[in-house]
Parts: sequence; C-alpha cells; structure tokens
Amino acid sequence: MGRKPCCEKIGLKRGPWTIEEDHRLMNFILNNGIHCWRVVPKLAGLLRCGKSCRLRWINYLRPDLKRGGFTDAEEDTIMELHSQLGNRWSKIASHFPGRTDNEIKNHWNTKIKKKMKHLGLNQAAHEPINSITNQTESKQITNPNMSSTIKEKEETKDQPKDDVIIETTKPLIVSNNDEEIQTENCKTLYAEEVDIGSLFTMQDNEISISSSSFSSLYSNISRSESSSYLAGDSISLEQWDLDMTDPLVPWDLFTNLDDTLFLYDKM
DNA sequence: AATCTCTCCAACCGCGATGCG
DNA sequence: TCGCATCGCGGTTGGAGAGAT
Repeated sequence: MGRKPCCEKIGLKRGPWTIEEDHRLMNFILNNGIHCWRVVPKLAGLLRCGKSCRLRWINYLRPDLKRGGFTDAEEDTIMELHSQLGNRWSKIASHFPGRTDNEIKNHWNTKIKKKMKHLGLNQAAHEPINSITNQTESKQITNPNMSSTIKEKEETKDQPKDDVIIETTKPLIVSNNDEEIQTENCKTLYAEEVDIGSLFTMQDNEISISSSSFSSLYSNISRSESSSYLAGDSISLEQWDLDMTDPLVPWDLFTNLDDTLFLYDKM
C-alpha cells in the first residue's frame, strides 16, 4: 500500500512564500500557537500544506531566529559537533539557539565542506585524508559514537521538544552579537528584502514587535502589495491586523477552539 | 551587453519516529 | 497491539543572484 500524501496536494500553492502568506502564518501562530500543523494553513487561510507552513515557520519566521553569517567560532563548533554526531543536523542545531538545522546543513554543504577539503581534512572523520585507511568511519556517521557530554544531552529525553512551539516561559538566550544582528535585521528592512521574522523579538518572556521596523516593513509592503497605504503612513498594529489579515477567517472563529488548538495562554 | 557557470539557500520530498484511538 | 495520521529529520533540488568569460 502506497503512502498517502501528507496533505491534499491538489490546489495547494508551492514555491517561494509571499509577504502576505508570511504575514498570515506569522499572525496566526502568534495569536493561536501551534497544535496541529495540518490545520494551521486551513485556519490561517493559506493554500499551503501543513508541512510547508511548519518549515516556513521554523526556518524563517520564528521570532527567535538568529540571522547573519556564521562566525568562525560557530563554524568550529559545528565541525566539532559534526565529528561527534555526523549528519544529525537537528541535534547540532540544538547547540545553536536561533539557528536552524537547515541553515547549518546548508552552511556545512556550501562552506565548511569546501573549507575542510581545502585544509585536507576528511569530512566524515575530520582527520587528514591520508590517515583514513580502512577505518569504518562511515559508522561514525550512521551510528556515531557520541562523546559523553553530548550523549548526556541526547539522553535527556524528558525534555520537551520545543522546535515549533513558541516558548513563553523560557528566556531567549542572547548571544553577544545579538545587537549587531538586530541592527542587521533593521537594515534588511530598508533594503528591498522584507524580513518579517526580524520584526519580532523576544523580550521579558514575550514576543514584542519592533515598531520602527514594523512601520518600515509596512512601507515596503504598501508599495508592493497593498494599494491602501503609502510609504510613510503610520498605522497602529491593530489597524495593520485589520487591513492585512484576510477576512475570510475571522479571528473570533478561533476563540471556540481554545481547548483543541491553544498550547499556551494568549500573550 | 550577452551568455555561461558557479554559489547559495529556501523549499520540497521521502521516510522513519511518534502519538493516539 | 495494531494501524493510521501526523510530525520531524535529513537528503536533494531548483531558482535567483553573483561572478567570470
């Protein structure tokens, strides 16, 4: 028996996400949280499958995402972790708050691999290529012998997986260069690339919205997506919500779904 | 200026793991 | 315990942009 597709493919949109789709998804999740990805696109009024929404949220829209290139120190840590964990990107990513497995995987495949090749290191065992003979180093990848420290972390299985759930009780871990990153985030808003995820920051255990960035974004969107506003207009968040959210699915509709949908109290 | 090649990364796909009735 | 639905992970692809010719 063939496996059923994860969702109804017919009529679903694929490919790059539009600003409006990002906004709908972000809006929905910030207001309602995540319980079942399958119903998220339906309730958010998106013609996407849940899987696609999940990926978009995790890799791009999550408010706690760290942006910008990897530092040398981060690269070193990735190499170290990779030597112990192999291609277990989600495990490696868990050591980098704000980084996604996809981001690390991409960085590995495009940069670090080359760097190691250039240095004459074996990508799997991270040893000089010449020293690799009949070692079954591939076992290291498929069944890596983890170091004790990492293994300990691995085995704390009681810890909830929080990949896709907005943490409202845990303070966001802030790195030394977060300020730099935030500045960079703002810069992207003034450029043509609109970065919705960067509008939101975790502060005092809450997600807060940067008003300056927000209005900048709105200016950008108003030029490209919405005909109702002109760049420079200032609007309230409520107004944004009213204007930019598809009225097909009124939020009131969701208030009855608290029991099944909401993971946490509304912020 | 036009074309080709390369690089990067967002997004997709398939499958194993997990949850639940 | 079983089977189905859904989630999450890792591998892969494809397109946009940059750089080279």
